[in-house]
Amino acid sequence: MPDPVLEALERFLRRLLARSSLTAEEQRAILSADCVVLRPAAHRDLVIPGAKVDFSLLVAGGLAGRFDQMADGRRQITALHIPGDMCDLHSVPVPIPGWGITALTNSTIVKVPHSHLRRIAERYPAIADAFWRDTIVDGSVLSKWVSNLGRRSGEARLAHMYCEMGTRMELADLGTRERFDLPLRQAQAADVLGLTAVHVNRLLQGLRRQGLVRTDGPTVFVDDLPQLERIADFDPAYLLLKGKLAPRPPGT
Amino acid sequence: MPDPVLEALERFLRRLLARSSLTAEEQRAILSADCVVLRPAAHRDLVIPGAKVDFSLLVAGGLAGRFDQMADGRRQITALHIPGDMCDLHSVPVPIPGWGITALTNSTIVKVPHSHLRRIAERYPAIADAFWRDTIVDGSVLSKWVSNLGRRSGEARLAHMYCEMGTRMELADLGTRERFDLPLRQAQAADVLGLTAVHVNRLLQGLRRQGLVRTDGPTVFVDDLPQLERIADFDPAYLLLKGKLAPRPPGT
DNA sequence: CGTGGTTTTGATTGTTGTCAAATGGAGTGG
DNA sequence: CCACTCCATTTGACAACAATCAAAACCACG
Repeated sequence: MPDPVLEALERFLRRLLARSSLTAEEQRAILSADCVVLRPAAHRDLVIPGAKVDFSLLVAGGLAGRFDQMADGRRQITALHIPGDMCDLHSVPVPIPGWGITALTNSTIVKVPHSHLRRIAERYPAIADAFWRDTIVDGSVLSKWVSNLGRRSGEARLAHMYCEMGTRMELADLGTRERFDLPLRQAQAADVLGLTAVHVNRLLQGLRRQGLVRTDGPTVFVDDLPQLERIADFDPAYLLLKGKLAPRPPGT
Repeated sequence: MPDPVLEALERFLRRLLARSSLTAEEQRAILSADCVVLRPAAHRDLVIPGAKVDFSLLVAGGLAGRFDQMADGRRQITALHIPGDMCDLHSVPVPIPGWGITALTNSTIVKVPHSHLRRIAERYPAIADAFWRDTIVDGSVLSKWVSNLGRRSGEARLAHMYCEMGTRMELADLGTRERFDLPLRQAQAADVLGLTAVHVNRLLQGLRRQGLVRTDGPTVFVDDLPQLERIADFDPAYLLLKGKLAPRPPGT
């Protein structure tokens, strides 16, 4: 049985290498972290907004979300994190995040101590640079989410979420853009999209009726990716992939 | 007549120092940039989405905005930049931004070469760290904008924008939370808030009728800050100020 | 065969968008 | 000093999108 910590760190490293170059020594430094494994159930909050933290959370399995909570308790999810994503790299230099992290489904999460991340970032400038770059990717995605929420219809937002998550899954070797697991409840999708669960349900039925998307439990099948990307107005440039993605969907 | 470049760099340095510590030598390094000054008129786009850049834009006067453009031409502004803000620090490690930068009003903008920023970030790890931190502040604001757009009413969003900009202006010594200049057209505010100009107009009339806000040209007067913050559900923690802000509004 | 969570449906309300036109103010040239 | 123009703000009528409330259907699980 493989070590979940090492596997997760390897995924994280692969994510960094998609956008930065690191020597063998630097790579070893990243993999040498001494971590604790959590197995939170769905809906368990892992970081409370405003609470000081001394670790970052690395997703090893399942799905995690960053969220902001309104005074009346309603939530907005501001980022989705799939295996290999470090949720909270931000908290390394700024240890009091303004947001929370929650497990959206039963997950495996690795706690990586800040002390380790800070040490290797100081020792290896290339690692600090890779962390900075990763933060920028996060910001770029956030910026796209702002424009989605501000300027796109519910249908386009839902389609865009499927396009983005499919692309990220494919990039992380967790599926393809046309078939991937996204274990999100409709109420959680609503918290991502700034809608209500009821409306998400109706929009999803619309996409199904148009033959664009099917779902089977957590699995999403995209049957007409070009059309889905069209109604989503999706352009993956904001994921900063440097051509790491095949231009056309595989298959026909 | 003071040098606008030096003044802008000093403002930028002060912004960094609000969240990071830098030695005298590191501070001198930041101020020693060799820059070009632009004086764009309102509505002039300074960076086109997707175009490679080899400089970052530092606002010296006026107001700049980061934007994303939809296929049909509609825009969403994803960040507002006041004097002292470096719009595009992200582009130092990732020189092809997925977004554009536009002058929202007649502005003074300083072009800072990437070569300089990269050189000082490599030479002084504390500067790289300060840049990373600044990127994190940007991401934190973006994250808050996501939750505003996703989960707050138009009125709350408008109120929140005034709270945020007032706080940032006060922090940058450009005014107070109760009186500051925000030379935004209503149509531009709509692009910030994910609304239409007509609706922004109606919401603004609502805030005025409640005696919360007055405007006089570019100048915003907040007459009832506590109430404005209440309806905005505003908590400045996400600006990562470390108590740099007086807890109560000045005055009565 | 219940049970609890999730999805789906229906009816209705409310916020925000759309379209079109009127008003207002600043600058320009006659 | 007065049209005139341009742009921004304001108003009005109406349509569309999404929220709300309530209940039914579905489904996995014990």
